[in-house]
Amino acid sequence: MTAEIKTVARRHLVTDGANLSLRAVARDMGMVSSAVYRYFASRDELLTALILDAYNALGETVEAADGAVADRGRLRERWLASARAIRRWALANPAEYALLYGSPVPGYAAPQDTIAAATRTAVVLVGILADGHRSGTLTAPRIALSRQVRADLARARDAVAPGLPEQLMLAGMTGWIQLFGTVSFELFGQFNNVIEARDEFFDQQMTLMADLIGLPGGGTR
Amino acid sequence: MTAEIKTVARRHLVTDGANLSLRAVARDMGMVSSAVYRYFASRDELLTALILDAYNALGETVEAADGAVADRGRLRERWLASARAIRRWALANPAEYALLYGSPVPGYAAPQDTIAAATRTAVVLVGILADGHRSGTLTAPRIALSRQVRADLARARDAVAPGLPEQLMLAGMTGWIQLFGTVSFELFGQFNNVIEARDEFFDQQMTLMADLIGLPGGGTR
DNA sequence: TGTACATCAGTGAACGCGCGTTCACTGATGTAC
DNA sequence: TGTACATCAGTGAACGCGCGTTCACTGATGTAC
Repeated sequence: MTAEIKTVARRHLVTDGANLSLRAVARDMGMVSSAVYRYFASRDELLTALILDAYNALGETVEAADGAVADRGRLRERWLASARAIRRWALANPAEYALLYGSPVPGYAAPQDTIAAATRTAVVLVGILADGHRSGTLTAPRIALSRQVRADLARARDAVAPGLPEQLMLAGMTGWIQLFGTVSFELFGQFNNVIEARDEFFDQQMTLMADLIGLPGGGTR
Repeated sequence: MTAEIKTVARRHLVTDGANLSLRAVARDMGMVSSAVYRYFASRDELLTALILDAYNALGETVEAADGAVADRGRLRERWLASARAIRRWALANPAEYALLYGSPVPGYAAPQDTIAAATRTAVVLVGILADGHRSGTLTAPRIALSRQVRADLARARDAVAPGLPEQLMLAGMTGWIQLFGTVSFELFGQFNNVIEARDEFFDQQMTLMADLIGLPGGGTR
């Protein structure tokens, strides 16, 4: 069924990247290539399904990692657990990570459905900040914001965590960028011959961001 | 000659991404596909040449941007000018940027030559920190480092800016990651429907990093 | 000034391959009476 | 219990295309004598 096709396709992503071949997938399943069309209307539709699954798999992973921290007040712990979960997932599924966060696939336009799934991960991270703001343990850092940036942040904020100060939203985005920036650099080879202690380096970066955001619980502060 | 082939190939990168077709390039030049082999031994060699050129073009751009700041003591200005130059180049050459900093090309292994060219950009950034350290205007931030991370940083540092404290090296890498993380997010579509004021947002992020590094000259501090 | 030769950029045909997609079909399975 | 029919997953051939790479070649240009 469609699940098995996707499993095989995922395996092919590893070697072929985004130029995934429908025929190769069919071949691997011992099917004739036209048989795949009973389950997916086109190659693009298969690719979309894979992207959607990947966003959801990552989202679930992060939700689980954050949710596993019993004491919801331990914000820093939650942030670090989420960050580590993202990195772990990315290292375990590099091809799917590249599909989501790497170069855009030439000629492929993501349909609307994928966008909702894409936000799942960010929602978890913002949720941590929102909890901190609500309970008063997290105060917004002093950052001067331009009018336009403030408007962007407010719009993004309203969809996810109404009431959160724009400065916290900005700090959260900074952490979000640093998180995926570090993972992408590691996966896409920018750390080769430079950083060997990658687990420690990642934790180091995330701690620095936790400090910048002001998440309570850091010994360094 | 080979320069014209590369120019046409660069144009093709925009639409085809990394699955650049040698035949298509030849066609566009009004040549027969086999003629290209007089100039490049294989498709991979052409790709390598493009990557090398791109690293060098970016490197030159950044060197020029940093060098254009007459007062070498204005570290923050130099950092921001370099960062903006990188982003401007990336926006002007998105396909080449993706080739350098996006998902690895399936089946392509970068030869040794590209590695040297790749560091050019980082060298400029570290150079700014090194100048600040030498003149005493930049002091290392207080950051606790694990033994392994410190070793990685020391090794990277020794090749570029001997004597620079590991903490400054780390802060520099954090800024480096944030810089490319922000550009990649913008180019790879992660800001779609979220950040509209991209110039301002980028400057905002870079200012935040300049603060984190401790570059003198920030009004916010 | 004129001939003989070497160089070498570019040609054209071919090899062997892979691709996405369409379409009429087979043949097993399940359902209705 | 047995026949008739519908469903539908998967087949196989075909269309028209593109690809990287090899190889013997043409024919213009430049050089040597």
